[in-house]
Amino acid sequence: MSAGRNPFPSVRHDHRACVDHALHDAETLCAAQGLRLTPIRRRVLELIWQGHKPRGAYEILEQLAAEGHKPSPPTVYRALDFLVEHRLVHRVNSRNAFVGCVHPGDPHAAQIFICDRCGVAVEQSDGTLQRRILRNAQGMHFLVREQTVEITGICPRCAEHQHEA
Amino acid sequence: MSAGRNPFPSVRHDHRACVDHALHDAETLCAAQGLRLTPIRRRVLELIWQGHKPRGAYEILEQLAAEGHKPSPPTVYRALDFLVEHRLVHRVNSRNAFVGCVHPGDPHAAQIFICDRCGVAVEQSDGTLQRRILRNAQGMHFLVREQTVEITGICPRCAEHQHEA
DNA sequence: AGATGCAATGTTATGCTATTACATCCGATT
DNA sequence: AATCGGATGTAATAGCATAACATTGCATCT
Repeated sequence: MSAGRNPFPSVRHDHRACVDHALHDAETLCAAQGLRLTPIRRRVLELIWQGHKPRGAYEILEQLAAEGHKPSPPTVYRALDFLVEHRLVHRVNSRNAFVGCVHPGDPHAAQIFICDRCGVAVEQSDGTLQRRILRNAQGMHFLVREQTVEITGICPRCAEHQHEA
Repeated sequence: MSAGRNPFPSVRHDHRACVDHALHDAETLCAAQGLRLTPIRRRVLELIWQGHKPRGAYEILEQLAAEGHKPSPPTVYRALDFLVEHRLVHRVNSRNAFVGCVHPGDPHAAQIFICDRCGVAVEQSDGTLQRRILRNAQGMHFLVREQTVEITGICPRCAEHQHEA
C-alpha cells in the first residue's frame, strides 16, 4: 500500500497486497476474539477493500447480486454492522459509505481525508488531535463515546493533475 | 442561552432569547450580504432554533405542514441548502440533521458535541484544533475544503441525572 | 404598459439509505 | 433427538434527498 511517505495511495501501488493484508488481519483478529468472519462478512469486507474509495451499502449489494448471491439490504447492513462494530471498517458519515480501516481492531479515533474529485479516502490517527478533542470535551464535562473527524478536499494526486482532464 | 461557563444549555435558559438572537443575526447578515431571507427560509431557521437538538428535514417539513403550508421536500431542502451555504446552520452528518450555528456567517470550522441521551448539540470552535487538522492535511499535501468534527457521548446534564429515570 | 430576465418556489416523481419484524437455517451443546 | 443461540433469508416499509420541469413574482429596460 505504501507509496513513499505520503499516505495517499499511488496509482501504481500493489493493491492486491492491501486486500490480502486486510483480509489476513481480519481473520487473525476474529480468531483471536472468537468472532465469526462468515463468508458474507468476509466478502463484504473484501468488496469494501476493492479500492480506497468508501463504498455505499447498495453498491456492495449490487456487486453481490452480480455474483449471484442476491442478498437483501438487511444482509448487507448486518455484515457492515459487524465490521464497523469490530473496527474492521469505518463508516464515513459525510458520504453514507464505508471504507476499510487500516488499524483493524484498534480502538483509535481516526481522521479521514476524502478527495472530492477522485473519492479516495485515507485515514490518519493523530493522537495529539484526539487528545485535544477529549480535553475540550472534559472541559465541558462531556463524556465522549465516539469522535468522527472527516475532512473533504482535493488529494495530492488530483491537485497535481488538475490542469489535465 | 448562556448558563454559566458551560456551553451546554440549561433547562432554565431563556430560549426565546436564543431564537430572537439567531433570527436577528440572520437578518443582519442577509441584509449586509444582499441575501434574501425569504419567509420560508426564515421560518425554517426559526424551526431549527426551536431547540438545541438537530432537526431532520422531514421533521421540519411536518411542522410546516401542521401550520398549513404543506410544502414538498425540495422546498425544505432548498431552504436548508441556503442556510447551510450561508453558514446560518450546520449540517450534522452523523444524524442527517441540522442545527443552528452560533457564529452565523463566520467561516469557522466547528466541532459539534451531541448527547446520545437527550439529543442536544453544542458547538465549539477550537482554533488550535482546526489548525492542527489543517497542518496534518498540509503534511500530506491535501487541500482542505471542509472539515467536520462530530463528537457523540453524554452531556453534563444527562450525566448528572443518569441515576434518575 | 409590455417584454425580458432571474431568483424563488411549486409539483411530480423517483432514487438512495436504512430498519423493523418475522421466518428459517445451522452448528454446538445437552 | 431436543434445544439454544447466532447468522441469514424475506417482505415490507420508513427515512433521507434530489432530478426535472412548471410556475410565480419581482426588478429592470424599452
